[in-house]
Amino acid sequence: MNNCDIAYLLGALADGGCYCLKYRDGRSEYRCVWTQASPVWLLISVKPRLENILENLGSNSKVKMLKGNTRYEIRVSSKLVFQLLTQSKAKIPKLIEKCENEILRHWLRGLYDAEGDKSGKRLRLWNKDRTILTLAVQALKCFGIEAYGPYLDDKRHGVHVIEIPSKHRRKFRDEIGFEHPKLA
DNA sequence: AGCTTGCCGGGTAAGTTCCGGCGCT
DNA sequence: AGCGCCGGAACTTACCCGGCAAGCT
Ligand SMILES: [Mn+2]
Repeated sequence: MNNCDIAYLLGALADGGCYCLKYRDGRSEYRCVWTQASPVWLLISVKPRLENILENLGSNSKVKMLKGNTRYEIRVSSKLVFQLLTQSKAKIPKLIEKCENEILRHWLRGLYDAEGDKSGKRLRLWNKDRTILTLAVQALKCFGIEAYGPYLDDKRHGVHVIEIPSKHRRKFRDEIGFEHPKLA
């Protein structure tokens, strides 16, 4: 099983989510979604990894690319994938605690590709969920990469941010790297 | 005087959950 | 009757973007 692909998809899932949907007559759906304004990143970084995981699971579920009103969406409907991703996500704090860097670098890259500053000038990472940012800071520390925060950046919506100081940008690029077309 | 980084407003690129369908047991 | 894949899309806001200026060297 390709843990690196799972780790990247979990990080990238910050731009989407896994949903256990309940419908009428007891019907249900286990849907995992990644979204992006440009389809390129979804096709290059998300789709192949997702297909790889489906193959490993022996699943016949379809990977669907959908053009929405405000963004593209790549989607899979599979209880197996849903369970794999949600269970794997729960294990991330343990991986950080043990500094499993070969896996963590993929999680961090996926996370940054999703939620990171892509101006090329600064390295920042936003999220409402302070705990995920705290985890990111801890994970970065495993690589010797310093990060400021998290602190409250958008007081209107309660969005927090961390920032990798300029002295550590090079190290982030070398150790973690980028796949998003705006940065890669 | 150039670089760094906390702060903050703009608005769109995200996220989330509906709908109707079909298929399997 | 009860559940799980499929295709679509409406709906709200959480991100990203980017400028400003105080602080440092
Ligand atoms: Mn994003």
